[in-house]
Amino acid sequence: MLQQQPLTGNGPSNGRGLGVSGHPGMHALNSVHQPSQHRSDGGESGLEGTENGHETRRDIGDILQQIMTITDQSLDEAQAKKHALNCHRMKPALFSVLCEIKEKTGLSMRNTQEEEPQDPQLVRLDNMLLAEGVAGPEKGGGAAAAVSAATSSGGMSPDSSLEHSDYKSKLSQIRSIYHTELEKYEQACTEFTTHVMNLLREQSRTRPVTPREIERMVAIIHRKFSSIQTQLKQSTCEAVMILRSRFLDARRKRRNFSKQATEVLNEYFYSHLSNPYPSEEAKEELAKQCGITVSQVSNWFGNKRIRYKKNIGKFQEEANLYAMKTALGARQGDDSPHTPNSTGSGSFSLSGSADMFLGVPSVNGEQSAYQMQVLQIVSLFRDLLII
DNA sequence: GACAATGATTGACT
DNA sequence: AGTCAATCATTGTC
Repeated sequence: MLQQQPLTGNGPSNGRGLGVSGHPGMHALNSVHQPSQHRSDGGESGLEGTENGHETRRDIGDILQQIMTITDQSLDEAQAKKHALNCHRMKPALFSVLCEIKEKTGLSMRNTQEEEPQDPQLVRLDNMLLAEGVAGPEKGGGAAAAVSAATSSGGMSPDSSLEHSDYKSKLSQIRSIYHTELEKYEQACTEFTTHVMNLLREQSRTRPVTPREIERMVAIIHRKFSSIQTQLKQSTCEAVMILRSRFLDARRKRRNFSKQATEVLNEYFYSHLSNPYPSEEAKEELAKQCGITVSQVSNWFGNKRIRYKKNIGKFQEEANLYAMKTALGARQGDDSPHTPNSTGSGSFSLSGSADMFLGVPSVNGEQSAYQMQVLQIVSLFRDLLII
């Protein structure tokens, strides 16, 4: 990509032409001084030689002065001066010397050029963007992962697909913005690099610019743009995280169970009123029937037990309804409301936790206590019939 | 908006 | 680990 010599234009090659071999700059400098030495040895004129030497130094001083002041001048003046300097007879020699000095100082810089290890933070950001489906091929793997993570903890609500599409569309927006910006940055980086390289090529005609220096400059530019890209990646990651947390929060919101699900749970509860503690298997079956998770079933039974116990009177009507329903269903050979907890129902006892329910003081007086007893008997009958 | 209903969470207990 | 009890936060109804 970067060529070794042509970048310096006619400088070093011409300079080398003045010397003998090897170190172009020093030989060029020697060649500048040589005439005075040779001539003082009894050439055409010793005085003339000395004058030549002085004249040469004046030339160099003049050139250096012009270079030093070139930035203070207007663009047109500088352009004209640049041209004049390029054509100056001493230019190749001076150019070579500067090249050599630069080469020497460049050695120390070369050593300081470290091999940049890949930034671990950048790696993390890249990995995350890839996992979230923002970077890499468009497939929405991350979205699917987020969706599955969310649904595994909550249970699928009827409008979950709606939220999925909402999440996906938001993620796709982020993805689109990310790629647009990334492309913009890359384009800007390329343009800026080209611009700087052209500038350096141009400058290399009047000052020594080594290919290595250009390489370094390009590397610096790339580093700068890379840090901008890192910022972009960081912002994108933050946006994804916010979106994701919002999505998860939204799913964590309480949703009332469907009427059908509540019906199934209530049927189990009132038909097992003597021992409303479904086994793990029963919970799983109920969860399956209701389209909720096992922990949601546990929550529901926990709440139901406590609320029922707290206010039996309030639940009386409901209890009667379900007791009648299940009893009727069992008599007709209808097995719809029963769950596979036959082991539990078969061994119901009136002691232990069940006593808690039977022994609860009635808020509605004796009538409620009597009804409770009836319900218990109905429930037991129902279970026996099912078995 | 007030209120009841209800699903979820939390800490203590067994 | 499962349950109870209190509580929170949201939803549904009026």
